[in-house]
Amino acid sequence: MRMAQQFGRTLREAPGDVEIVSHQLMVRAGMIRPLGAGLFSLLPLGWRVVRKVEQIVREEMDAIGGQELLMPVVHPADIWRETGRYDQVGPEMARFKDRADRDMVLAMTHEEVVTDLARSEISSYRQLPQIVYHIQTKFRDEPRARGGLIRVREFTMKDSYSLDRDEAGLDDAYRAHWRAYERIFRRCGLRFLVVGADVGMMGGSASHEFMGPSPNGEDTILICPAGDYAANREVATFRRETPVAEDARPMTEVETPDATTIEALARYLDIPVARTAKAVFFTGASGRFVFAVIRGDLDVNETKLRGASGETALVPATAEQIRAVGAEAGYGSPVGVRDALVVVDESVRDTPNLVAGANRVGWHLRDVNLGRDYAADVVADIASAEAGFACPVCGTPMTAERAIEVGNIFKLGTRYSVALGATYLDAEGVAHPIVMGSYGIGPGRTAATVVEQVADERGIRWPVTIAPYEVSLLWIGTAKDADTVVAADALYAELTAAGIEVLYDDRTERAGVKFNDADLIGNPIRLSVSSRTLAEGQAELRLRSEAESTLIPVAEVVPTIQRLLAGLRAPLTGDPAPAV
RNA sequence: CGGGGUGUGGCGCAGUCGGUAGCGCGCAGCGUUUGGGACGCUGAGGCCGGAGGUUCGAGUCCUCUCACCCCGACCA
Repeated sequence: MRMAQQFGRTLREAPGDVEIVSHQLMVRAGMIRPLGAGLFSLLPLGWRVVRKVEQIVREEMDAIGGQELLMPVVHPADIWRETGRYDQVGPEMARFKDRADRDMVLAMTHEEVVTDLARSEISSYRQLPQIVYHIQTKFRDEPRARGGLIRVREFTMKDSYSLDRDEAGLDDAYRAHWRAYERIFRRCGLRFLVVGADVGMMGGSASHEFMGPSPNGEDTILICPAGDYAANREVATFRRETPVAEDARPMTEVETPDATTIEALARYLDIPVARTAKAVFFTGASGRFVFAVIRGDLDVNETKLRGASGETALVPATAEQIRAVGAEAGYGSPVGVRDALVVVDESVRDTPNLVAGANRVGWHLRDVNLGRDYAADVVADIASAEAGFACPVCGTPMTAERAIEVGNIFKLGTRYSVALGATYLDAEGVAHPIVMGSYGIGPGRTAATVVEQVADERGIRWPVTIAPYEVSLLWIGTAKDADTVVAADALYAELTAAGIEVLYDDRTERAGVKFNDADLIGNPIRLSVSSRTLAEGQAELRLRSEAESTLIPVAEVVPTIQRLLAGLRAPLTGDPAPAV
C-alpha cells in the first residue's frame, strides 16, 4: 500500500479526552476513529490488524473441528423469552420493535440462536459432537464504555458453541478450546494467563478466562508465584488460617461512641481488626434482605456472596431497609435481626469472641459467638482474596495483577438445550438434552491488549503475525531525487511480488516525519533508502523492536527480509526458526 | 445511576471586567530547505455543543438540555 493513497491519517497529538495508551496510539496511528461512546470505525490500517487476528482465530477453530457459519444480529425477543434471559438481562440488551410491533433484540451473544439451530438440525447421537462458530457483531449497551477498543458497546466477537452427548464430550470440547485459545493468543504475540472465573449470566458449571496482564485492565487476578493457582478476584479462594482455639466467653455490651467504622472500633477498644465482625447489607434480586457477616480484616466479595445467597443480583441496602430488619448501620450485627438471610463467612465461624455491633447507636457487643448468640442461614466463603493471601493449593502468598479479559470459555451444560428443547435420541431411542459449551474471543480487544503490552514511547511494536503490514518501506531525500524514488519504487514492486506485505511511504515528507510515522504505526521491519545508501548499493534495515540498524545490499533485500520475517514468526507460531 | 470534568476550525489549546474570535499543528499555493515531526510569504477553514433567558450588546452571565471523558456502581 502506498501511504500517499492511504485512507486515514496519523495524528501528532491524540485527542485530549483519550486516556489509555492503546486508545491513544491506535487513534494517532490512524487505525480507529470514534463515532460515539463505545462505538468505533476501524480504518483500513486497524481493520487489517483485526482481520489478521480473526484469521488466526479461524485457523485454530477449524483445527479443532469448528465449522464456521453466521447467525443474525437481530433476534426475535421470543427466543430470549424461552430461556428466560429476556427478563433476566437488564438494560445492557438493546430492545426494539419491528414494524409489526414485534419485540426484537440486538444480539449480545448467540446461545439462544445456536440452540434453536441445534433443536432443528440435531436429532441423533450420530450427529454429535459438533463445534460451530461465527465471527459476528455483538451489541452490549454497557453502562460505561471506556478505553478505546478495550471496552466498547458494539464489537465483533468470535463465539463458538460445542454440542455434545454428555459431560465427557463437553469436557473434551472444553479442553480443545482451551488449547486452541492458548495457540491463538500465543500466535497473536499476547502475554496471557488462564484463570478460573465466575459463570455470571451464562450459567453453567465451569468457566475460565484468558487474561492479558495490563495496568489498564479492568479485572484483578490473583496469581500463585509457585504456579499452583490463578483466578479472577471475583472467584479467587485462599487458604484460611487455622481456627482460633479459645473458649467462648459470655457476651457483654460495651459503649463505643462514634465507633462507626471497623478501624475506629478497633482503635477505641484497642483490639486487632481481626477480632471484630463486620456486617454488610444488601437487598437481593428476590427482594430478600441479605445480611453478610465477615471478620473485620476481610472484605465481602459480592460475586461469592451472590452465589452463597442464591441471589442473581445484589444492591446495597438502604438505611430504612437496614432498620427494618432490626439492625443499625455502623453498629450492625446479626444478633437479634429478623427477616434477613444471614450469610456468614468462614472466618467468623473460625474466630470466637468477636466484637460486633449491638444494633444500637454507640454500642457494641464483646465476645459474640456464632451458633450461641445468633444463627447463620449459610456459612460459606464470601471473602475477597487480596494480594499477599495464601495460595489455596500451596500456601505461598499470592500476587495480584490487573488484566484485560480477551477470551472466556464456559461449560453451559443443558441449561439452554432444556429450555429450548434441543434433544437427541441415543442408540436406545431415548431422548437427552444436548450438552453445550460456549466460548468467546474479542479480536478487537485482543489487538488493543497487545498494543497495551508492546507499546513504547514512539508507538506500537506489533508482533509480525498481526501487524498491519510486515514491512514499512520509505525513501529519504527529496522528490527531485529521482534515482532514490525509482529505487524505492522498484523495491516496493519486488517485495510485493515476493508476497511480502509492504506499507510504502511514498509521500514527499521529510525524514523525521516518515520515521516517526513508521515507528507510530509499528510494522516490525523498516526498510529505508536514500541517495546515501544507494551510492553504496545498499538499503537500511531496522527492526521496530531494536535500536540498531544494518545496511544490506539492495540485491539481497528480499531474501534477507524473508529470513527476518521467518525469524520473527517462529517464536509465535512454533514453526522452526530458520538457520541464520 | 451517583460523583467529578470538558465542549471554541481536522487535532492540541488561549480567550481577562460582557464590546462582535485568536495561537500552534495540520490543510492549499509559491519559494527556500531536506536522514528523526524545517522555514518564510500568501490563503482556505468557526452558528464558540444546542435551546431559552438577562443585556444596547453574550464564547464570556443565568436556566434548561445534549454529547463526550474520568472515578465509582454495573457488566460475559
